Amino acid sequence: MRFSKKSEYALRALLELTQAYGQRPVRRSDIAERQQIPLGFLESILLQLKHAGVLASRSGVGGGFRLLKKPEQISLGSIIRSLDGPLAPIPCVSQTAFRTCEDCPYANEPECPIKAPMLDVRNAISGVLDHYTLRDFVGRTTRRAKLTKQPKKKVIVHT
Amino acid sequence: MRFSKKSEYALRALLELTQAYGQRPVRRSDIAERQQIPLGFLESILLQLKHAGVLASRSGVGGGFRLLKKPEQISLGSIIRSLDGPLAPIPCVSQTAFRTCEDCPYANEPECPIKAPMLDVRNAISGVLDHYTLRDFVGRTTRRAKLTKQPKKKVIVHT
DNA sequence: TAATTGTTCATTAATCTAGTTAACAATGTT
DNA sequence: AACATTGTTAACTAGATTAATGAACAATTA
Repeated sequence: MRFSKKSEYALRALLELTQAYGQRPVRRSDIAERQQIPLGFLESILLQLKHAGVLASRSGVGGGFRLLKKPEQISLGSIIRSLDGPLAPIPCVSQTAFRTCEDCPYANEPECPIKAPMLDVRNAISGVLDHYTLRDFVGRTTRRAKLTKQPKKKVIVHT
Repeated sequence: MRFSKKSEYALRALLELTQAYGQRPVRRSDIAERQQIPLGFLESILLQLKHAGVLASRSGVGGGFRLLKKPEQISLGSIIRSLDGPLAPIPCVSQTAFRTCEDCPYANEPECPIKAPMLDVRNAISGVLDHYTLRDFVGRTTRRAKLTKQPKKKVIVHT
């Protein structure tokens, strides 16, 4: 269930752009260097984010990329969806890309026993990622999103 | 963030084995037919589950596969981990397969801004999957796991 | 021994991931 | 206008992963 390197790089790149928000645009080469991301690969990521309406860019001297919206208006969920696709673990519980499982014997029944846990997983993931925004990336003490008021056990569950 | 076909087939196969729990072993061919899973592929999945200590098998007439533990002792999380690997979206927040991100500029700092949300995602996923067990697959009204006492909004968030 | 069933291993086609390369377009500076 | 700087697009690729297939083999029971 790993996110792709692409999404990971994207978040790291956006971290840079968030820090420079409201100031100058940031060049691909600066991002690549500071975040140790292969330049060519980073390009395709930045372009994808631009097409998704997250970034704006300008050519020439003093050009580069910048956030198109305020950091607090850009959720991590929207980023990851636009690069890695739907968050849902199986297509039949996706809200943005629903697809009936054509080979599932329960596909047309009201009751697929697997659907309930999978939907809970989807909701759990989007519950987290849709609440975190780029705003949570800046400021000295890495602020955690609102939802984090769980008891915060010391016990490590596993994986 | 899809689960693999392998995990999906595994859950469907285990659904069959859960229904037959305490009764006869179930043949691969029966599972394959009822759940529409390619026989050869199913074999490798069942074998993997056997090696993971989830299933037992017997050859010959009257043979087949059966659960080695009670359905309520087998969590969906353990199944998916043994087939798809760790649930964590990035290696540096995995409890079962931690690996420091060698290319991350924050790798050695105490504060990686991306780590917090990723850890929350991991915990959210395992929180769901470690609470659901195969027991939740049986019984007429697909019982939902305990943790499901959320308000249950009608509103659809998105993906 | 013959039939039934699981086991192991090798192979494969298709797809995805993580990149590289190279030509091109836009912008700003001189 | 010429040139340097920066982003844009498309084509390509090595390697890994996914989703299988097929064949030979081992165990169990009748």
